Amino acid sequence: MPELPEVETTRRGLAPHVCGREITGVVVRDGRLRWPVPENLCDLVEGQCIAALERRGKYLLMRLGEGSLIAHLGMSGSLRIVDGDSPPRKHDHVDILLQTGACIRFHDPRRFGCLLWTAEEPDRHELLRELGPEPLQPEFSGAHLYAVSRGRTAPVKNFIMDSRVVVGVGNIYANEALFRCGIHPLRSAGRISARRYGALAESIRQTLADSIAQGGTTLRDFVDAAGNPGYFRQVLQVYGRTGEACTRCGCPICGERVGQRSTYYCPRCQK
DNA sequence: ACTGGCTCCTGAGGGC
DNA sequence: TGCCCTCAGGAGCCAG
Repeated sequence: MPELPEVETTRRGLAPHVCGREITGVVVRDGRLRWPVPENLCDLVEGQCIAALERRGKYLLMRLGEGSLIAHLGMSGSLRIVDGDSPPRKHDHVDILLQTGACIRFHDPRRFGCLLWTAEEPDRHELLRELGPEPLQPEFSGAHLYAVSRGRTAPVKNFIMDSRVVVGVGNIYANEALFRCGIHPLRSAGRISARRYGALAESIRQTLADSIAQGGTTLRDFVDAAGNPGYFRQVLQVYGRTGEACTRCGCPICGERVGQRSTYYCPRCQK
């Protein structure tokens, strides 16, 4: 699933192939993504140079001479660098052709992703405007989590998956980060101490950083810019491990649904 | 201001 | 072998 580490892995893989290159064309085979790919996308970006490839939360931002492309991988999307002549496979919805002969290929079986263009500063775009801090930047801290959680009754797991609280924490990493710091996923967000939020912030940071170092988590679909899977799956401690022994205490891992999401935790280690 | 539920989509996997 | 059902999930949207 593309969460922050997968998007960052993609960004790092793409950057050396795309930065400073000119876009020579766009091929839209199927523009029916979460929001339709703009009809005139080719006109908007053709001939422009890619100045930088950035990430904000789970959004990839491709800054052009004029305007920016905003991409989201949804839950099954990937962006790969392939030869511009290579034949498209099923669900290869969009190609962005580069002057080098390579192309950036957007593949997304479930079509929950998007590919948009904006003339304005991307941070002011309506999809990005309300986003919370980046978990790997210094402005994200336990103090921030503590401050914005006061009075909130929702489970802490839902709370940290809210992109207005902190960006990039999806279901897999929410489960893993809570296990790592020993907080029960169902505990009310407003009833956790400042001290424990300090541990949670550090836990989120570590979990995401570790996953980036492993190239992200591949459950089914995710591949990086070169088409390789990520290896963080092999070190998941609770996600998908219902009934298996906790790596810390040996107690069987619990799995249940919380707010439409599969939730995993150790009933002994997490309080 | 929050919270929970619904929704989009496709492919995998299980049961029979 | 094949069909049908359920599930997975990011995040916008809406109603309460």
